[in-house]
Amino acid sequence: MPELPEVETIIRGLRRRVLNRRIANVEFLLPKLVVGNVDQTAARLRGQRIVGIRRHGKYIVFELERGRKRSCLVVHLRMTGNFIVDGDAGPHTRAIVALQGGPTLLYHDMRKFGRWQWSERLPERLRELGPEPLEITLEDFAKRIRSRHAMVKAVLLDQEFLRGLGNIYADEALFRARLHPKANTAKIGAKRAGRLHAAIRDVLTEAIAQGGSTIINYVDSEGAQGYFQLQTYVYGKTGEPCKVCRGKIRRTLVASRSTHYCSKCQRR
DNA sequence: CGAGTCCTGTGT
DNA sequence: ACACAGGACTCG
Repeated sequence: MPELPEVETIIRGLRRRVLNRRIANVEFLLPKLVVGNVDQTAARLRGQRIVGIRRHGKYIVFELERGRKRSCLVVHLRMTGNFIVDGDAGPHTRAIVALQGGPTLLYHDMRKFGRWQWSERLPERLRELGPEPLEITLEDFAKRIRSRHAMVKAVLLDQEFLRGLGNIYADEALFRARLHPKANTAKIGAKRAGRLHAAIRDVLTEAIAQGGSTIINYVDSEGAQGYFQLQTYVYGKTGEPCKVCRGKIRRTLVASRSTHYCSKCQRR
């Protein structure tokens, strides 16, 4: 269930372990993992050197090179995807990547929602996504948010608005900004936009820092245990007292996603 | 917009 | 038995 900070932590681990390695062989244990033809994808990947590993929102982009030819492998972990270096294959192992002279990279995915796509250039779908939440300027953010007419929580989850925010960090950012999740984005002025922009940056930065310092290393065998999670103020705290005002944390639905907020701190 | 879909596991 | 899960796509 990785969002931006978890994916960032994963790619940093992958860089340490598999960057500059050559793919000796790829075995797909779940054909539907692959977008497009499985055998062709496996053939395309064979012999590629991994020359870069980047994050694009919640997507992992492996930059590949074989001879002069560049291409990429785009992986989305969705809910339960995970990489494990030198771990043991199990019932949830969906792909096995053998690296020349290096470790074996396993891909686990209990719910089978993850997707792998090989292509020569960055897929169109990825280029349609919004800016990185940690790169967007306040000015641009304020302008973009006011151009939308929807509940702010729904907008934060929209990857074409910003790429990488998910349900947890959207809720946590709104809490920190003291914005009600159902507030209308069209009515968000400079002051509230400033608070939200800062809150998003802060919560993601803290989570990435925590991911980097956490004992769990996703990319090693213990990674299968699960993802780290930043200490939350509202997410999953339904019925508990708010840590700031002691008010009750409520749960509601926005865009058919479970949404948590403090009714006292977060005014409409 | 919302609802349904893809999947399996966990918690009540 | 049933609701719910941190994601995203498709359809009406």
